[in-house]
Amino acid sequence: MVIHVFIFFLVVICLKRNKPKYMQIVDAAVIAIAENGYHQAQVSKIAKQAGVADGTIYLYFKNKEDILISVFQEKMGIFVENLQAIIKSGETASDKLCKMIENHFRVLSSDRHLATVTQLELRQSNKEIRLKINSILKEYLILLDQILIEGMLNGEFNQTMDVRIARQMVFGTIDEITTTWVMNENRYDLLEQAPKVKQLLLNALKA
Amino acid sequence: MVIHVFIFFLVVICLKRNKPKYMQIVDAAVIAIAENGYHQAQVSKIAKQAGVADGTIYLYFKNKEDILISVFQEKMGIFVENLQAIIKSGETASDKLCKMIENHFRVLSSDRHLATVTQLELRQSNKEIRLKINSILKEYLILLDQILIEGMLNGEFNQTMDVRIARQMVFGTIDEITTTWVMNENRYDLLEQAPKVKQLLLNALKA
Amino acid sequence: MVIHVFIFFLVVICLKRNKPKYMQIVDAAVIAIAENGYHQAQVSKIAKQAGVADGTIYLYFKNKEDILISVFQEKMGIFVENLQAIIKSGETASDKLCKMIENHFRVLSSDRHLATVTQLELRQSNKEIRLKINSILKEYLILLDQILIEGMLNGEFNQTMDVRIARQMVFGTIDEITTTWVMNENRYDLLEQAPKVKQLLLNALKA
Amino acid sequence: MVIHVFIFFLVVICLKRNKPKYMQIVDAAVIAIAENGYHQAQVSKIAKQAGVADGTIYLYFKNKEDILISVFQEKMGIFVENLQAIIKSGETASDKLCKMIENHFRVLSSDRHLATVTQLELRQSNKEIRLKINSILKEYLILLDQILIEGMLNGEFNQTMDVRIARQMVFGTIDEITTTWVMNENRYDLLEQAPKVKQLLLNALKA
DNA sequence: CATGAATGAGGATTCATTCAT
DNA sequence: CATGAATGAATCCTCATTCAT
Repeated sequence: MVIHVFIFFLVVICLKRNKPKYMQIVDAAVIAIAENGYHQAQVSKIAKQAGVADGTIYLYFKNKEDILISVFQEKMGIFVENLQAIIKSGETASDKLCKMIENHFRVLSSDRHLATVTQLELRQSNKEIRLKINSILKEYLILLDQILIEGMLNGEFNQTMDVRIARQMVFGTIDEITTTWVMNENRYDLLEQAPKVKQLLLNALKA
Repeated sequence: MVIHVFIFFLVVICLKRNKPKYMQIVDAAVIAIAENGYHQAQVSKIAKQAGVADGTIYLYFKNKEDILISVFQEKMGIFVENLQAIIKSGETASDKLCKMIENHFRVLSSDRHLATVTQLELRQSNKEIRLKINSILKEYLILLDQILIEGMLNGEFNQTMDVRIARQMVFGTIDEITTTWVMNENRYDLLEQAPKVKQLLLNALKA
Repeated sequence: MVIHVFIFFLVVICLKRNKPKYMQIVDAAVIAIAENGYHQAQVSKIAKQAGVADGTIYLYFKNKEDILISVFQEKMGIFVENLQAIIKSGETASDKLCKMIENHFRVLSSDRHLATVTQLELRQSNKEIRLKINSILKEYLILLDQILIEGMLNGEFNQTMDVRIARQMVFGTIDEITTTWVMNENRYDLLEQAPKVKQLLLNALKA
Repeated sequence: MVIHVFIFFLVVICLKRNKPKYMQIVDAAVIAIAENGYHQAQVSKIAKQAGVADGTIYLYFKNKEDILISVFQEKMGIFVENLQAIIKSGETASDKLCKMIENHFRVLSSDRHLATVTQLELRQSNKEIRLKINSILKEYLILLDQILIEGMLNGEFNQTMDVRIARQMVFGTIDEITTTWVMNENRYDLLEQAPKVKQLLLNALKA
């Protein structure tokens, strides 16, 4: 049953992604939100940015909320896919964690619009949307848990630590650093922070 | 000159705090926002909760935005004052950090309305308000920096670490843990998490 | 250049006039203001009178002020167009002046709503709107000046008189008579006053 | 009966005028309205300008409308008293008319605040107030009628003219010239316009 | 007489969504 | 599929007036 629902969603997303206007609108939303701010990114602005009529939006999305969730879903996919590749690459848990941090910083460094949207603008959405965003984020956090557990099992990380707390520390740290960087309007290089972050976090986790 | 300005502000805040209706409205705002959500906490709801007329709000606050900033300012004051007392108490930097974490968790544990407002609702405000909130938060972060620097100077903490990154790790971790706790609707005890958090963070920072 | 700007405005106005809802709302505004008074003619009342939704108003007008200015602009156009036809009709300046007075009284006599709005209600608007209204009125006053100057040049009118003062006398007289008529709730026939007014004014101006 | 009512009002006004705060508030209202505009001259601003508390206003005036009407009443008194003196001075009707025009221009020239208030700001009041103002103005217009009738009876003025129309011409002309002068921010001397105005109006009226 | 803190009614405007074409 | 004109609900703030002191 659960599997059927999962496959159903996969099919839905694939169908959507194949329709050119779907991604066109998602990308337009990222730009419109980044340039105008969350509350000033009206549906009409997103439509204009996407080069379609206002009404067309509603052929691809249930409502405005659905656009925002789709933005997060589609863009989060990049993180998750990269992270899955990292996990499969068969190195140590420490290496995987380091690569994850680098990946996180690299993806957001390379797309300032996306960074502004995920770190600042999308957080202005109401509680309901944020709960849905969090459930999308969960996929990413589960992969992070896998790395942590792997490290604990093979003795790289402290075997007595609480995985949930550790995960919240790693994600909270990465997120806070990224948000501060966006708020400071990218005045310094985010990727250069990675070594210092790795050192601190590995220190915290190490056996 | 700087001192005069400082005293001026102290006087302003004291004058405000002494007017009973000022704090009455601030407290009502916390409850109204926590119960209705940021965007559904209309001025009239706050007024009704405070037991005053709508117009009375505007005798004490410039506009709705000013209420929100005052909420953060007044409530953040509790954290800052506690933290200042902790710093003066003359223990080790590690102890101070531990007490800071406990204080943070304790204050938010004891006022679930406040926790909901600071962790979820107030973040929905627009960029302008968030910038003002951040400048209030800075006071708190400066005190955290003091603890970290003290620990580095007396050899408790790693003397080669980047203070800004370390501060972002500590605050990001505490904030993420608190936010998750609020999102999970306080289903577990936040204060019980403190020992595990301390251990991880001290591990990360230690010399 | 000037001509291009002029044509541009003509095109803008023609485009507007051709949209049926534009004039529908302008006409509704005249009725709503005449019946409810300036300050009681809420946008929602104008919309209801026009048979459109409140929001529709804002597809055709920038704001409420813009409705009021457009009312004056569109209705003043009738005076100006008639007056231009009168001037072209090639009679003596005295005749033209007489016809202008008749035209002024006739137009306002035939539309009591409009008379109330221009003579009483629109004057309650703030200084900013009144300045814009005055600049629209200027067009009318320039045509009046043309008549006066023509009469002075061809010896019909006193060649030593001050044109500005003469124009203010003519317009002030017409305006005062019309306003008094409106304030007396049209209890007598405005057009019947024309011969007496002509006689007095021509007497004042004659060589 | 009518006389009793009249005496009653005289007594009321005399009582009021003797109370120092009454005129203090009236004068403050003129300044507050001239400096802030009609709609921005809140009761609290008038009170502050008069150096009294908001509530004190209501010990001397029924409501805000009453202040405005009193302003007009008290200030109009200057015109009427001057005009009564002119009429008694026993010269020809033409002379009286000339002196009236000069008086009108002189009083408003010498008090720019008052000129702004009577010519621009007070006209923004609602229809109801304007009707009351007009009934106060009537006293002034009756005196003007007396001059015109005197001139018609003694052969100075055209004996076939309509007194009401003639009065509206004289007042409309004076009023329009004064209003234009105020709108042009007193950039020229109002009193210098008097000779040209007299000439035109006497020409219009002459037998 | 005088004060001034408190009251609370009232309205322009925005923008997500629909539906006839 | 695509359009875009039309909809209408929903809210912050001002300010004349009151009344307890």
